Amino acid sequence: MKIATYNVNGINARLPRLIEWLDEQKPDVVCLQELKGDGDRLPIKAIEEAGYGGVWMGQKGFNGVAILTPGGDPREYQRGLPGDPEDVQSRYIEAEIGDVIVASIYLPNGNPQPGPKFDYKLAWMERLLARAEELYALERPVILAGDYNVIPTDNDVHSPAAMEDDALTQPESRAAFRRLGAMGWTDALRARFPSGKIWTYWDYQAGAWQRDAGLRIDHLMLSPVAADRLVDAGVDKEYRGREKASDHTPVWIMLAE
DNA sequence: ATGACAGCCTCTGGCTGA
Repeated sequence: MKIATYNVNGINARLPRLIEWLDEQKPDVVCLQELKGDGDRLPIKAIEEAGYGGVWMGQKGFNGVAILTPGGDPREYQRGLPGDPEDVQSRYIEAEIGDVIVASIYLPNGNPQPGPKFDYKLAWMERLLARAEELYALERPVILAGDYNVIPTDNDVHSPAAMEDDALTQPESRAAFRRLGAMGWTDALRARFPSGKIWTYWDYQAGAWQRDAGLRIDHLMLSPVAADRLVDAGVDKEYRGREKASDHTPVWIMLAE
């Protein structure tokens, strides 16, 4: 079972690239982030024609997450991140696919820091940790996949100095992310590649892709039962170099059936 | 110190992103 996460940075702008990737890689579960659209603006029909369908939580202009499967049979398990009824941003959805629970996460960026956006990020991470506790307690295969907007360590960024003041590297952001690990969640890409430099994002600006100046911010966190089934993980890096690419690449895991 | 890219709405500039 191949489960992937892909921040598309605008699903309409990315539609040819997304459908091409679905055709070529044939993932069994796809977590999407940054749809940047809602309602009639979501290309649900085009995705169905490509053989996929699922659960959607869009938002006009920004944010937006979805979980897709071939045949479109995921069951919505949770819509929105619990813990703050005032939060109207579309950043979190869960679905059940067979015995597996998958979450598609678009964690707030938090820049500039300090400031209200950074406060929102940290509060959102507390809510995510609370939800992760609940899911962990189920003792089921659970995958928390998405754009975490956290660079876990200095080994996950091309230039730590360049990102020193960024919300993605702040000690508070990293500490909250580490608490997932302390709880017992496995960072799948790091489990597969314990020490290498692996990027999942390259800025559009300043020739970041050409210089291979990237970040690792898209993560798949596995519950213990899911981690037991992990057989491989990787980054579909080549898609970053194609025409009209997202600034993120797809990241995937392979689980034993 | 600033802007660089890119996508989207308010739409030919402003906002957000990371």
